[in-house]
Amino acid sequence: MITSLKNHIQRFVNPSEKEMNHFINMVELENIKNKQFILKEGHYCNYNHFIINGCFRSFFINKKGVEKTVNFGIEDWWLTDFDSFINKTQTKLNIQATEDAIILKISKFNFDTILQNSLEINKYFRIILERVRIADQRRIQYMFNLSGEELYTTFYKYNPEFVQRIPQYMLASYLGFTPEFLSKIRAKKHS
Amino acid sequence: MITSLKNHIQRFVNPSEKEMNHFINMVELENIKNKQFILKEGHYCNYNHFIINGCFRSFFINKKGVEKTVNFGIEDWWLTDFDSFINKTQTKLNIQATEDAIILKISKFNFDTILQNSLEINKYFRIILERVRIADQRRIQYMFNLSGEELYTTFYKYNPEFVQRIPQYMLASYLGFTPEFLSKIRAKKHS
DNA sequence: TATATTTCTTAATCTAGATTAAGTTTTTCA
DNA sequence: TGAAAAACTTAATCTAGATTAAGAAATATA
Repeated sequence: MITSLKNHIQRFVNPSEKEMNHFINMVELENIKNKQFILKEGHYCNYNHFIINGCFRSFFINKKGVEKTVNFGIEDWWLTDFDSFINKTQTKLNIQATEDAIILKISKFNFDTILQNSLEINKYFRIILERVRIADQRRIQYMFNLSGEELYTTFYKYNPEFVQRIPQYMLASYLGFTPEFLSKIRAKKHS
Repeated sequence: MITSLKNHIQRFVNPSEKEMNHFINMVELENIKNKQFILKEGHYCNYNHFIINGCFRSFFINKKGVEKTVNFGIEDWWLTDFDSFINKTQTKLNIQATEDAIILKISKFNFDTILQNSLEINKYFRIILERVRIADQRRIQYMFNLSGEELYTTFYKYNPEFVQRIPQYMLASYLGFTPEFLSKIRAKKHS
């Protein structure tokens, strides 16, 4: 269970056994049911979550009352609302399982504690954040540059298995358009 | 000159004098003229740049040949193309000064070297990346949720002085619409 | 200080994608 | 296993913002 986190860490950095165990002892295992929330709008995000198994989406509700999917998270991803987690502000986001899931979570207190002194764990999170930055920048560039249809086909090309894993309306929301428009795109493709 | 970087570091972390000097000795000062490029499409991004003074924009050229502004950077910001810098790939971005500027730059080699062993510098970049992540997420949420007019008024509200500092067409591009449309918004406001 | 270049504006026309609404298919779970 | 809920489709109409084009202001530079 915990080995999937250990493996993930060792893919990027080389902590001593002591450092690794120190970190590992700080995380809590949790089983999450499909549709269960691990963060709700208005609350404080006190945890960073590592997904061992399953899938989550984070979304907010816009002025018109429509759910907007901001991110997905699957196996081997860290998921939190950094704005709330770091700045201790009320979150505007909801994070909800889209499948039964198993996660490890670390509290803000433990997160701060380990990062106070551990070189390798600092490296680990820095490296992850560099990769997240690359992904965010790429996404912003796609959003600017591609039509709805191109966004869908590009996403499909790079994540074919994932498209099967979530309802279409969530994907539409993530890509920034309506489910009706996604239907239209797909109808065009298959004809 | 270099003290603005020292101050920035000390705002977030507390390196020993030795650690600080080690890092400081790795950066190079450079004067940049308005419109000068510090990164050009097709090249490898070998540096991370800290802006002491001045303003930069990063942009790419889309399929239609239109410049799309991805980011701005001003005083006390680190600016690079992480995708190219980390993964050693050819960049698709251009980074260009929009004013005469003074920067400090650190090579990928030196960046890797200092981060190999320095706890505090790892913390520093991790913390910066957490903040960048927060900004990126906020931007993505704005792009999803706000109309063109709202994007402009929101940007103006939080960055009134900055709006004066750059040509309107760059801001329009950054916000994801055409300069003509920005003109229209402004005409509406002032009437 | 005149001319070239860059930036900004206005207005007419066009289009990708939203909205609305109704029906269909699939999944869930009692 | 059958009813209710969730997810998806289709089609008509509408709109925010793009495109095109031309002129006006502002800024840079010789």
